Amino acid sequence: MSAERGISATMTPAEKTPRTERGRKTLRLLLDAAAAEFGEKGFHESSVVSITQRAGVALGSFYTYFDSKDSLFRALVRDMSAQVRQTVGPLIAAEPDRLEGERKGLAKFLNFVREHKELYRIIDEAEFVDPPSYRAHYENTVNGYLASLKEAATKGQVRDDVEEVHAWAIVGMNVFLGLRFGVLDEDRDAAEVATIAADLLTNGLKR
Amino acid sequence: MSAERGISATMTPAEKTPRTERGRKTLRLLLDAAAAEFGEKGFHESSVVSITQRAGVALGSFYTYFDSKDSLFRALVRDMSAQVRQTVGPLIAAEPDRLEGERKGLAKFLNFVREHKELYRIIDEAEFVDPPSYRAHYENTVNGYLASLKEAATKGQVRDDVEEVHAWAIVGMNVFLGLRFGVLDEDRDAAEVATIAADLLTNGLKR
DNA sequence: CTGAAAGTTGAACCATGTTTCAACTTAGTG
DNA sequence: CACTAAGTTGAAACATGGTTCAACTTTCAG
Repeated sequence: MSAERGISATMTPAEKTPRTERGRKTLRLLLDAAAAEFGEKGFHESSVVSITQRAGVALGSFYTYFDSKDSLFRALVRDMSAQVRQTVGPLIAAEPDRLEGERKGLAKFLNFVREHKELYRIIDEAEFVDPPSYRAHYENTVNGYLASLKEAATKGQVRDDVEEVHAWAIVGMNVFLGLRFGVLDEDRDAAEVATIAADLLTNGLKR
Repeated sequence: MSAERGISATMTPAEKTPRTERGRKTLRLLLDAAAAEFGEKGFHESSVVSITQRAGVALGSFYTYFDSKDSLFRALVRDMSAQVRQTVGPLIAAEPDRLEGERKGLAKFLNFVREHKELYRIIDEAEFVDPPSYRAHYENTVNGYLASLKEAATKGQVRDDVEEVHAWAIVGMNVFLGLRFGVLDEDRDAAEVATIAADLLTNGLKR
């Protein structure tokens, strides 16, 4: 799934940056292998041995690029967190009407999750392996949401008392729809799910 | 926090049931210690040694009651899953108006989470330690929600096209509000958060 | 070409923590 | 009182897997 562009902007090098082309290639192999491995088996079931085998490099090479198994995981979490926001955020921003943007954003998110189940699981597991990153991920996501909702409120597109509680509620809604209709099963059309959810969000539950 | 009544109804004995009073007491000590330990440190950071120390019993006694560390965790997850539903479910059911019930249920849930942060984390971690239980937990929760929403629909209290997507959306909303305003921080009044969320759910986002 | 820097290798080291087990103690029944 | 079943104990066996390191190979600038 080539989860990372290898040496992305978000990757603060607690890792030792490679100096040659060969080095960059090996690092990329390790990151891809790790993303696949963590996605399939989770952090604790994954082993450095197995990651290096999957990457086709020797065990020792791992420590040329990472200080530890933990530090690799942290790097992946930060990278993926950014990826999710960069995939969905611009799409919502591009849409003139915020509520229509919500629908499109959710549809996109569902499809993204389906193609990147491993990212989803990795971020979830950060709650236990790297709590600060986990918290940061959702705080960043919610803050982005809140800003765009407030912006929409000034245009009269949504109620103008929008605040943090609303933003967390909406993000939670989307995350769980992603879990159910993206990760656990794909038995429903993504666009349809997004339409139903966006309608609920727009008009509420009352008759 | 005495997370479990020790030998609750939901506890399918893959564990060996104690035959004497002394045995039941030891089992209860182990379960309480484990709930605290898992809640604080998570599954992998917790050790059987440390759990038995906290419980004040010898290492070997653990295996008198459980087949493995995993089996203990599974027992706890099942027990706690039931607890959450039994705490919030009846409250919602007792309220004549479903949407008002939603508000009260959420307020209760937030307070419950604040007093049982460890249960929250344990269920979350089940995604990785015991996926079937994790899935079962949310499916049970959502199904309960869906049934009560459909019931309310027949009474004209909510829109009558309610379906699974709505139920997952609402559960996700509640779980995230619990995460933010119950586990991560307690900087807002629970009742206020519940009121805002219930209003969003009732009337939607549109102006 | 050539030598130093970068990268590779995998066996060995090491830390951690689960599980087993045989000797021992306590509880409860006839 | 026995006597047996239930429960307790913790040292030792065992398994796993992260991390180190010294010898080796490749790259690349001068």
